[in-house]
Amino acid sequence: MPELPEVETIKNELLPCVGATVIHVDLIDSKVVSGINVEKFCRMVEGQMVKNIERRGKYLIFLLSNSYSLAIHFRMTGSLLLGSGNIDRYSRARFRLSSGEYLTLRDPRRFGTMKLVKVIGELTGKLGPEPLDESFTPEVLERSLSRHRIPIKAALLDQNIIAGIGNMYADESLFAAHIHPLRKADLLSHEEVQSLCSSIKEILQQAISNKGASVDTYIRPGGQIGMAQFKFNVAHRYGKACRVCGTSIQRIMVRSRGTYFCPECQPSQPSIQRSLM
DNA sequence: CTTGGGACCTGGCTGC
DNA sequence: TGCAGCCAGGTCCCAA
Repeated sequence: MPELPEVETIKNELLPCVGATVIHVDLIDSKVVSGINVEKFCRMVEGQMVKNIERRGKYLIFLLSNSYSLAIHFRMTGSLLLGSGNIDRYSRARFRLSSGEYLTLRDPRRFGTMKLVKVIGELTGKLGPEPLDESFTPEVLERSLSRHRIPIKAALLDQNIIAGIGNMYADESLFAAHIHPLRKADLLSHEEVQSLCSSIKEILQQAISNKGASVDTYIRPGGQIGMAQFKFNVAHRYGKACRVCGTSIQRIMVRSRGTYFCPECQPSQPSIQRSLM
């Protein structure tokens, strides 16, 4: 599923499209466009130049020359391919560019959406901080978590608390910080929040260097897969041996989301030593 | 206000 | 082999 590292990779690999003009839009499945009339959407995108491509949280954002922003959210199975424009039964929209190439949005489960907004803040205004920004510090995270009496796993998935983290990287970050997913967000120690903050940054950064994780249908714009899934310690490793201690990785449901963790490395209660520190 | 749960969607898996 | 039924997951929406 495209989370922050996957969307960041898509953005990086689409940067060559900056400067191209959208010649034509084929809306193969009009349901992918939300919040605006389909004809109006096409009319307002066609003829516009792509001035820049950005990412905010899990949104991929095309800044157009008419000052509107085209934002794509991939949800679980969306992907964006840059190439000759071949379509299949899962293709939802296709953009013909002045470079001669096509950008094709593919999304088997049809959860993904495209929106056209004048002010990007309309979509991203409520999102929490970008975890890779320097301004995302343990203090910022601690202040935010202290207001939520929910499992830390649920807090990491809340885009209003931190932007861009999804199910896979929430589990990986908690493993790296030795924190059990059901610990209450507001009861983590100062040291644990510090560890979690740096774990999140490391996990996301490493996943970006590996071009994202190709579980399910995620594929890069050029058709290659990402490699981050091979570095996973817990996500999608139910029953396998923990790479650190050998214990079987467990899977529980947290807020009806499958959650993987190591019961040995991530104890449900903080150790006495740690709480006395 | 906060928290929790269902709906959305469909390919792929399970089990009869 | 065939098929019904369920699950996955991000976000929105509604209820408590």
